[in-house]
Amino acid sequence: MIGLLDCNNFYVSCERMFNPSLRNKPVVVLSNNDGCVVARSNESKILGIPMGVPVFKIRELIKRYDIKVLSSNYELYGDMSSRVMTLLYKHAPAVEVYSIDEAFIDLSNTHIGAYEFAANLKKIVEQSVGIPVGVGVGKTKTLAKLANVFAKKNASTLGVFVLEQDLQYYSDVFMLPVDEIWGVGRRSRNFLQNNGKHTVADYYNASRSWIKKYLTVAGERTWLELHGESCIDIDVDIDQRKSICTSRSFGSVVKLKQELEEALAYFADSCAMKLRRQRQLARSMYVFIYTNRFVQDAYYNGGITVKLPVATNDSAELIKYAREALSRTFKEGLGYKKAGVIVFDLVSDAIIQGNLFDPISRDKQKVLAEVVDKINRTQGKGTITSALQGNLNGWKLKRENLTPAYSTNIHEIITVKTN
DNA sequence: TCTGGGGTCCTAGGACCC
DNA sequence: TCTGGGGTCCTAGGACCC
Repeated sequence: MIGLLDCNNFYVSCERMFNPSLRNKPVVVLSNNDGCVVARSNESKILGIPMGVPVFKIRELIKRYDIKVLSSNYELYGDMSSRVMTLLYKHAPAVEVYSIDEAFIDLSNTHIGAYEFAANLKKIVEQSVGIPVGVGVGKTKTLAKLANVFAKKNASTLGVFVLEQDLQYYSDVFMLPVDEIWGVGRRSRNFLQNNGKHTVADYYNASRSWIKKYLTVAGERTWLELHGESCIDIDVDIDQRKSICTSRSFGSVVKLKQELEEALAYFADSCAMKLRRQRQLARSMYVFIYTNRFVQDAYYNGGITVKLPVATNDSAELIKYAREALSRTFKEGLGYKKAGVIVFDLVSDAIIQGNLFDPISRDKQKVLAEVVDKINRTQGKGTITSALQGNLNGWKLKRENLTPAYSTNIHEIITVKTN
């Protein structure tokens, strides 16, 4: 059996831990630049606020119901996440961290029953970290996800639900909307609904060949998983990413090439640091700059792929290639709204495939990077950066309602007043 | 006026090979 | 004028996930 544990309304729950006045009130957390709603408390969900809605579209609701609006505080959420995951690693046999707020757990080697194990895990996390969680269990990942959805929607489950038998024996789960199935997104949902298939039961009861014909192999895998045949393995080795991306939308439009250069230097440096942390090297890089995609007629989306002559995770080197790529894709006179750097074709840093004409002293480069990383780790992020990153003022993020880094910065630790 | 960021996997089509 | 069959590899773009 496989379990899926996820944190309820994760970002909101993190904020509530350190600010109890947010409890029992409608709360939303916004994306970078305070753009869209990315997390909602149950009270906000009941008010009908959809996931992902731009905040300017719900100004009225916010005012009318006094909804608390917060900027996202990834330092806090990241720390809370690692506390939850650390507990899972300690108490569960095999864990795949699937996202910041959820993890799959392999329950095949536990000596107690699946329900008991799941309920116990939930209790441990809630008592030790304080974030409310739910657990779904099934024979496959897709069934575990579905069990989790059901647990969340039905208070009588108390947040834990196990799909022990074949799916068809659970009439309530069978009646869930088809897009609650993991892997059925907007497009598949529309297609299925247009063909009269609205529920989990309809997907389950469709023929395998029909699903494969119209929803291809991915849809077929989902079908098999719903029927209890596992097709998607637990992957405990998530540190081996296949690509790394750093990108941002800009708080305001950027026109100057130099400002883009500074931003891209920051993104490239950030990718390099992430690579070093994972002990990987990149062999390719993609640099992109976009104008505002909501302005349909003049939308420019420029991107350049660069093959790196030698696999690297060096900041200066990646910055250099990012600048060169920018020169090739930059168009004068446009207002840019977003840019980013993606590194891919990643390999372990244990082996470097050398290049006969490589002019760089890789050993010295590595020592320098280690020192810089150490200083930034101990003295704070951004203590040492490349001068090419400039002062980072032109494209700064908008974060007007940011809460403190309660749990990771000693200067922002919570204060308690007593009388 | 204001619209996130970071991932994975699959497919179609083109270039190229024999 | 007529113009095969089978394969690999790469890339761009789409769908999906949280």
